[in-house]
Amino acid sequence: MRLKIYFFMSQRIKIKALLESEQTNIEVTVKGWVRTFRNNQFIALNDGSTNNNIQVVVDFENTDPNLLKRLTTGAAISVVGQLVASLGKGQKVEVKAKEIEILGDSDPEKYPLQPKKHSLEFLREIAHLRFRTNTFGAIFRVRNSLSFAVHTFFQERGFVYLHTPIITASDAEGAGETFHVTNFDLANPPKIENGEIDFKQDFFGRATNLTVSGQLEGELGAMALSDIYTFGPTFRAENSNTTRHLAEFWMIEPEMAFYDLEDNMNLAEELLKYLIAYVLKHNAEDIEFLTQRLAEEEKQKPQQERSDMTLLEKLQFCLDNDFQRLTYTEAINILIESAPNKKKKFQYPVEGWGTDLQSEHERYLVEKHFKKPVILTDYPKAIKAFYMRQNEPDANGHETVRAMDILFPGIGEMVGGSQREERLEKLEQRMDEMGIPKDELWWYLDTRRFGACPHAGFGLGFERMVQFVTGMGNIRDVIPFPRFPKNAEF
RNA sequence: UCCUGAGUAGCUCAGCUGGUUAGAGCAUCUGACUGUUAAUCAGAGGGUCGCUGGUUCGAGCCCAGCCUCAGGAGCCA
Repeated sequence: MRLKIYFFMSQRIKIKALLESEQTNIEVTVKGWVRTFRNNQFIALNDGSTNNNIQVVVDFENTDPNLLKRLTTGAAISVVGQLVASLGKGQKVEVKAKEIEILGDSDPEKYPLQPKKHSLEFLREIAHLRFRTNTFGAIFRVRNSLSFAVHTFFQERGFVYLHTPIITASDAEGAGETFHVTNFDLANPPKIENGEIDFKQDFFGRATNLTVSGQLEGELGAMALSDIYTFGPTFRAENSNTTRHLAEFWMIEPEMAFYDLEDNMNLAEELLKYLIAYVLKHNAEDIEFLTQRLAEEEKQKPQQERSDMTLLEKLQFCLDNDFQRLTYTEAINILIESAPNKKKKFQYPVEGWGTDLQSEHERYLVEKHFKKPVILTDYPKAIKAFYMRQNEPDANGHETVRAMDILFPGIGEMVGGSQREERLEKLEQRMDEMGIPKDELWWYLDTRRFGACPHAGFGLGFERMVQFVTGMGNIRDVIPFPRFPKNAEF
């Protein structure tokens, strides 16, 4: 049996497995990167399999001094030694080194990561190396778990993972500025007589761009496969400089035939809770570490700004409580009557029905009034996208659509979705009103011509979910190589 | 894009009202010590003060423009 393991797997044992080992006094091979080398004797070795290091004990009196000198922070090494119960207090087991091989040196004068605390801003500048820190190791293991959990959630429910295109020709959705995709020599693109660029000569024979959403194509899939989801990168060329926006981000967009808004909300809430529960179960150590990290960070803040729950408590709270559901109209009434509005504390006073909610209003509802995730529904028609299903006007003549936004504390809009307008006439009328070119979206309208049915879907910003679960304040720290204005390094 | 703040050693920062040779902690290096947990002790090296221009006898400090970063806003996921 041991032989089999020897042949089929690398002889090397991951540190996570080593630390969980019940056995001691066995010979093991560990490989990893040196975090610190203390007292000429103790190597803290990490291989990314866990946040915890294995301590390798070096018999420095019988080891080549030239080798000892090369045991520097960041060096890759291979160690063969005995796994033994630790003599020291900080750890249960440790490896008494018999052989140490330097696989890759790391010049300590030049290696940017030092055995000390670094600011997140600095680590962002060395994103190629920040995986080697405890914080980013934890973040990206959690991110990995979350993305796996997205698939298990939908697969368990019979959804079909649909790959919608990255390059699209439709700029019709109005989800934001797009990045152009072209093969032209930018210094000298072919032009037509009036001086405009002649995209007929471009690679696709028309103007194209990177997708801002897979929703419209997703709807096409749902109109045959019933339940589909997309999970891929999306691109927005907005000049957004915030802690919640990226130019390249990952979005999860399920689309379900025969779902109404209620079903849609139920699915979204179930998904968010599933993801949180999955990570609490599978990444307990990383969440524990990130909880402590956030607590340390909050100590730097004035008392007033500190949250009354730890990260772990916040996640558990989300699991234990139903999200608060209310309509836009109900929310406006709460805001009009709210203390900050009456005391004129809002930068944008809430005066009446019809205007979009500012983030200070959303924050008030989520963080002060309800103190839990909130699902807002039935927004004014005028401020929402053309494809959302129109409600009958209410007693006051207010026109709304079957939209829903899920708002999370500290994050804002986590999910945006709606029941879609399946009635061709209503849809076309709305497109005309909003100046959406119907001819370009002929294929989308076809689904309303042939076997249209009620359906719904939503978009979940994956990085915002990772932000919430890891407690990280800046979205640029939860994606390996963030893309944002003035930055495309790595 | 707008508002506010910041940019000084590898990192985190101090630097007064403009004035001689720009400082500290950590990191690094050298030595001592050797069961340490951000080891400890002693010493050493390390600077285009974001860039460009201006004011001044003299600028890290004042002025202008630009660049970058952070926080907030807008756009949104």
